[in-house]
Amino acid sequence: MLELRELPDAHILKKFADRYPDADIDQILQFLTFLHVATDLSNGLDRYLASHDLLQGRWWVLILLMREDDHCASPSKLAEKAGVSRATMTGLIDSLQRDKLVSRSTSNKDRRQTLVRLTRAGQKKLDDVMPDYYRRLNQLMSALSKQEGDMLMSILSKLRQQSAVFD
Amino acid sequence: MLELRELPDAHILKKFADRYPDADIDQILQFLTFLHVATDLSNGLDRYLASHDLLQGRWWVLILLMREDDHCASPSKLAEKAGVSRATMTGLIDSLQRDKLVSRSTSNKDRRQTLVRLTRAGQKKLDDVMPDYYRRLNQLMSALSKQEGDMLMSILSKLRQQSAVFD
DNA sequence: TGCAAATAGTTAGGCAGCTAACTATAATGC
DNA sequence: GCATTATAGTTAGCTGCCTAACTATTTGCA
Repeated sequence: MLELRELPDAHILKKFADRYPDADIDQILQFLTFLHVATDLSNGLDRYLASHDLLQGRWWVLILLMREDDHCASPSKLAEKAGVSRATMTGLIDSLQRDKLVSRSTSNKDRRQTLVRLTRAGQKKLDDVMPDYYRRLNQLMSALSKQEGDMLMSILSKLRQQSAVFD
Repeated sequence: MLELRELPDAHILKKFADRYPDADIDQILQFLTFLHVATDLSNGLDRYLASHDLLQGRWWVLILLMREDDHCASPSKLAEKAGVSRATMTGLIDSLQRDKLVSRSTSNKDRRQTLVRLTRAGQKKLDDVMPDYYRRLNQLMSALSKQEGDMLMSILSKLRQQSAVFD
């Protein structure tokens, strides 16, 4: 996602609104600011994870595995839950396996299927990363009151319902 | 940014909260939902732009050039305003120049400097893309009342002030 | 004035995402 | 019961992002 460092000022917005009459300045600012802040936070999270040799993709795979009672899942399930293609998941698992944070084995029931398992080192990596992550998240979200947090969830829900507008 | 397709349910959140006492379930849900919706919208925008042979990076360069009164800017200024590295901007300009949407020329005053100019075809591309973009944006943001829009901006501003929490 | 430092842009190489095409295995149905 | 179809995973090749290193040019100061 793009890190728009310079949101338009009133002069520029007017220039665009003159050429494109459908432009609504308040809506544009709300949308761009929304993407801007989300990108900032996402990049910040990546910087934090990078200090532990992770990025969101690899980190998310570890978390998805820890969610499972037996700490196991197939690559396709992981791809689906993480929202990436199976090809991308292959690469993520390759790199996690290189770092010995997960292991691969072939299923006996269905020999097409691979089982990915969180290793002891993978669990330790999460135990290193998560407490500090939650403390930082707490600091971040404490900027909002209980009421603002509820309001945010309500607004996000309304925006999500419109997510097909670009299709 | 990751498209987390499966947000945690109450059972999973409890499992994590048990192992990591600093986890605050409401805060985690707010944060993940925020990133999730933003990613959805960003991907949607990219899909729309892709139907016009653009993506956010290339599109943003055209917009930044149109903002300028002479439709010109240097690669470093563009990189700074778009929030990408100068190396990335070189690639974006290369690809826009291949499509004849921008042109390059060397500055006379400072022969280190390149001037990137929006071509007539580049302006036409924006005239193709922007009206429909603004109409879709209008549909998206009309899901929020005036009051909700103001609230969103206030919430985003508070979150942005915390954006260093991950450093 | 001439050399060191700063600046503008590009190139090289890496990573993480994608789609499309491929291999191996399993399921289905005539 | 064998051929077709579907499914799981990987590979190949593309894109756009990054940092670090490089070239060319300008600036600044001793």
